[in-house]
Amino acid sequence: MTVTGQVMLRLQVNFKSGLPVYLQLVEQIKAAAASGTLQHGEPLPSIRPLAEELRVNRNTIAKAYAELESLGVIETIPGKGCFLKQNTSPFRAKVRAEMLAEPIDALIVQAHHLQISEANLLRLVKERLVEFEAQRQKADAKSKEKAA
Amino acid sequence: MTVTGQVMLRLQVNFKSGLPVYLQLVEQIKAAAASGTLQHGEPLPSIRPLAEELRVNRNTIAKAYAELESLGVIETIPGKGCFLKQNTSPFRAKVRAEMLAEPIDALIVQAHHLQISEANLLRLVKERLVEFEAQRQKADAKSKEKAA
DNA sequence: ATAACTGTCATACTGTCCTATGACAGTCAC
DNA sequence: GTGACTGTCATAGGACAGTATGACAGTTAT
Repeated sequence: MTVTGQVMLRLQVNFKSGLPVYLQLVEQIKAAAASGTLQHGEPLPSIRPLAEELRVNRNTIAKAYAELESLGVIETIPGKGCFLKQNTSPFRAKVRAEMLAEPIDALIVQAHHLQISEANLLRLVKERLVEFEAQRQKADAKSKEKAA
Repeated sequence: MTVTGQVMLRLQVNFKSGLPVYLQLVEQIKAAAASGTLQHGEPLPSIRPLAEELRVNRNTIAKAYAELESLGVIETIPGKGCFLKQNTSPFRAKVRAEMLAEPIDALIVQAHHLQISEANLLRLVKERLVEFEAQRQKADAKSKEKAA
């Protein structure tokens, strides 16, 4: 049984990608949280076994978890483990919206250079949104089934 | 007269930001191209004067321009200068759309962690799109006026 | 209390990224 | 051809990011 087996979490690292391993893990776990694959309160794989399974140093995992904690995504209790936090942002609604302006602009610029029209960009965003929604539905069903 | 004065291009670097200077310039020039502030065929500021104005090394500018050339955004003719290229992507439409999937997903994940609803995310994207469109209109008007 | 588990921290090594310097090569006006 | 401009390349130094090792501290079951 893999250490990631208990939760429907599939973590993998790509050493050839320029992106640092610990950031790859941060991205994957943030995505899992957003898609409902990881539900709040659920424990993350513990550092040492996960490090062994991924063939990575323990501190690389620790760094990923530390980063996630500073982002407010997980909560770590020394001696017990790391757990997914309830998703809450400490900022006011307006500030949160402003924080998205930069990444949105970056996306628009990239779409322009790929010659994707504005209409098509919007369509693609909508497509990905329904995809995420579907994943969340599936994940919620799974977690209910487990609770029963 | 500043070297960036001929075109309506305002370049600036922030040394405190973690982002390397040359990448800041890449981003700004890509954005200028996308918003029409820089029109295809227009020359970019030449390396040495721009370096002096921004108080950075010549090679930092050169690196930014080299990066832009490898991205296909500009064309550089040794001895003459660097010019904004016609915006064309070498890929087929389907591939180009697929290239946007990753950044779109990243945006959706970030929106989730900022507790921005899907509807609000879409609204924000639309808002930024009309903003870009307005800038392009303004830039086109300016370039027509100059041609006359 | 012991053992086996959890995460944490200080430290050091290593490679790479960023920037800077100086010499070089093409273009153009005179 | 000379001089002033364009971009290019090789090289080197300094800083930092990424990773690795080992010792440490809290939690839990036996």
